[in-house]
Amino acid sequence: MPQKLIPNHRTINSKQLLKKEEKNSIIEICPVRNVIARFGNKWALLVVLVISEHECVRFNELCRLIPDVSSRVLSGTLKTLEADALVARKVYPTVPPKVEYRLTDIGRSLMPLIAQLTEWAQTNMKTIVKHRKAFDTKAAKAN
Amino acid sequence: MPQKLIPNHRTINSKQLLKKEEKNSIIEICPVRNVIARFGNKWALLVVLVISEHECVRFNELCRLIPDVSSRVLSGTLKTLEADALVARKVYPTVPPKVEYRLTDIGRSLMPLIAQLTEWAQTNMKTIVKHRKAFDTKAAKAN
DNA sequence: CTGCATCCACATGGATACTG
DNA sequence: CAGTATCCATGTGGATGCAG
Repeated sequence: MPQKLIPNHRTINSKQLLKKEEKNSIIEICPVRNVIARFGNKWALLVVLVISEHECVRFNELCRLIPDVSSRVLSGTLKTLEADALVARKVYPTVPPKVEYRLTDIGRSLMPLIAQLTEWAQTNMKTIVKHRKAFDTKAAKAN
Repeated sequence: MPQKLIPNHRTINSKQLLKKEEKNSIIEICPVRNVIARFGNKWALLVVLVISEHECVRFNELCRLIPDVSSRVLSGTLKTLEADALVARKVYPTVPPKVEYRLTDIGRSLMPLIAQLTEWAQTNMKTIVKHRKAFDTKAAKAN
């Protein structure tokens, strides 16, 4: 059971106790949210997966492998991934420059979890989408 | 191995082939991204977890249990969660109104995955945060 | 080739006030 | 009690152009 997701929110009884500066303190400390937030961004998960399939990828390869990402965003995604030690960046000081990205150990350790999420998503996706559609039309009718 | 994350991007060679209307088509189809995107939002995961701990929660309870979420955002989060069939909403037509939220089966089936993510996050968080800090200061020095 | 700078559009979240 | 309405601040992502 995940007890530490909200490390100490149980000890706080009322939001009145929270001062402005303390806002977000609870959620910022939470490790899981912190990690999940990384994959909430549009491309991070996809980038990790694509890299994992190639063992070692160059920047432009990623650009091509992920059709509709701009280089600016891809660059940013890679930087946060690198900052988080999930991918390693290796620069060859040649002309023209060559940069390789590969997963770190910690990045690779994430793969089984992604695989499970994938599996869960695939088995439940149809139900979810169907339900979502029904829900939307019902809401539209109510309006 | 998660093969379906990018269902058919391998069959597309160049982004030049993509017309405007086809943009995002690849990623929208992707079930995992679709699911993960739900937890990318700031509160969804937390809400699911809190509900899972209580078997049945009322709106204002959630407001109190999650200290710094506004009712507007909480309401929206619950609505998408309900649309996705992850939580069920039960209204008692009393005065004043009473509404209960609980996890659906499909919502509960997600819990083990969240638990694993939690575990992974907790074991790797320290490393990640440390690396992130080092990375940031190094970047700051370069500037 | 790799990526940053700039500018812009839009979605998300937050604060406050109000209703059935 | 359980939300909705309104307005606003911010951040994230996209397009384009340029630089080392």
